[in-house]
Amino acid sequence: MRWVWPSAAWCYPDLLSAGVRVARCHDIALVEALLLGRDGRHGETATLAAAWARLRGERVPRQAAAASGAPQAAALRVAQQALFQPAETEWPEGDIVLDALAAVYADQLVRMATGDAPARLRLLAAAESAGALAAAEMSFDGLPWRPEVHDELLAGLLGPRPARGERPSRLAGLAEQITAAFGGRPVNPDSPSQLVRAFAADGVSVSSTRSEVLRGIDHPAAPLLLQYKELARLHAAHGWAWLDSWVTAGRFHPEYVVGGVVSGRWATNGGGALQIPRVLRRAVVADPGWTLVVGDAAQLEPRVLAALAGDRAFAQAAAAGDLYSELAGAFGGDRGKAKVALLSAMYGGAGGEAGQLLAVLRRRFPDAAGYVEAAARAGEEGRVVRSVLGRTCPPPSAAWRLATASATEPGAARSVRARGRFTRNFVVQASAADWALVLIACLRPRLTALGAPTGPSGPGRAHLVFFQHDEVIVHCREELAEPVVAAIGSAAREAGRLVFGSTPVRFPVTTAVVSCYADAKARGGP
DNA sequence: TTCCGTTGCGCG
DNA sequence: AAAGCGCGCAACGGAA
Repeated sequence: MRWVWPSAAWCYPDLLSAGVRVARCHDIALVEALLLGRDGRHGETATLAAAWARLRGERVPRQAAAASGAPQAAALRVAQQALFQPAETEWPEGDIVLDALAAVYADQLVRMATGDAPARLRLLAAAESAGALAAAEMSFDGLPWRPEVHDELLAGLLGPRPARGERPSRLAGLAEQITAAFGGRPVNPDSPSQLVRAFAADGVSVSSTRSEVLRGIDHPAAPLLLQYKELARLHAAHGWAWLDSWVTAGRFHPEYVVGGVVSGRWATNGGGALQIPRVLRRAVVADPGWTLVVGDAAQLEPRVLAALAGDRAFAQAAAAGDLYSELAGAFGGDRGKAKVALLSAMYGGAGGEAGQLLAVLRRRFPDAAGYVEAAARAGEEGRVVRSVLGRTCPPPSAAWRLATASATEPGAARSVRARGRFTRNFVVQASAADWALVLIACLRPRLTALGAPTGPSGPGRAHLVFFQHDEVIVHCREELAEPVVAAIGSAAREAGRLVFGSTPVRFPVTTAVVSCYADAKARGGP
């Protein structure tokens, strides 16, 4: 039993406000996007209205402008309203909407059955739809956020909250010092071009004002600027204005965009939920009597590569605890070298000693190296590649084809290599996103099944409050912490089975039960 | 005035 | 230590 609807992003928030929770759904818009992508038609509108028009050979309604903030076409809004009007009112378009839903749904089932691996694509469609439910629920429930902790952190770093539009005292002081360091010439530290000119006037030539560039130059303004930039960024991106806009009643309510990244990762539409500075994790605190269970998939992408490639030696290493340590033997016992080799293989880097390490990787783990290199070659030749569950990368643009058609075209080789790096990384990143999405889909019903004193959908329930690529946070009553930890582990194992079948590769999730997000184990190995 | 490309940095 | 991939967001500054 599942709901079939035009878009969870549009239909579900109103239901949540009305106290209704949905277990499963089929999200027409998200599945349409997957199917269009599968057929090399990434740019086309994926709404119910567009799919319905295509099905009947009619003109496809224009896509709403992305910048307008409205993610759906107006036609779909009409459809959605009609679908959810109370039954006793007249809804003249209702039959049409239901006809469209039924017809497009049936068509999508047929199209899903026609690919190379229909079962995998159906799994991807189900997981994407479940992700849309989780995203709407997380936006609705919100991430526990203590504004007073946030304010104290800001005040400690920047000085007390300034009047609107004013620089905080710490930034104002640094700006004065920077001006003094340039011999009293006024310079706006927020303006890269002014800074480049100011450095030039002092005989220091800089290519840009990036932090890494500033770290390498000898000028009294450089260390001041490094401090200024770090604090100014915090103030601009996650300062008091952010707090006012995004945190209400002790909850941060971000807007997730499921499938917002070509690789299948989520994006955000506001609030920057996927870019929260680590220092602000101190403000994420469980309610009294509650706790946060923070789960982090350890070394997810190299493990995904091991499972994808079916490289026996590599998969054997990924069956144990620390993947890089297991691989270190092949690199003279140096864990760091193993990590560099893996990251270079997945990202396409070859600078420094990476080239040598890649050669070692190729010799010792030929199937793993061969997998990403085949993906890179496909991209360089203008072909598309797919994730393990069948999410497809976009084809090259017309501009790319033009620029790479002739070897004499300046930059042709550079464009070719860039697309190779993109497709090389896509197969890994997108397959990791597949796994994480299935993890979420498996975890939701497990959390519901844990129940609560007030019932499974009542205020005492364990619920997801955060999802960031390979990391989840569940907010639950303290007594549910252990069952939640077990649920995350069990969901991870099921995700591994569903996505990769029988493989020796394990996908361990490290969990931390904490009252404050900042106290969860720092990501990244030793 | 608004719009848009660039720069720079936060996260994975 | 940095690098290779994927993003969102804010500020700047020139164009329209």
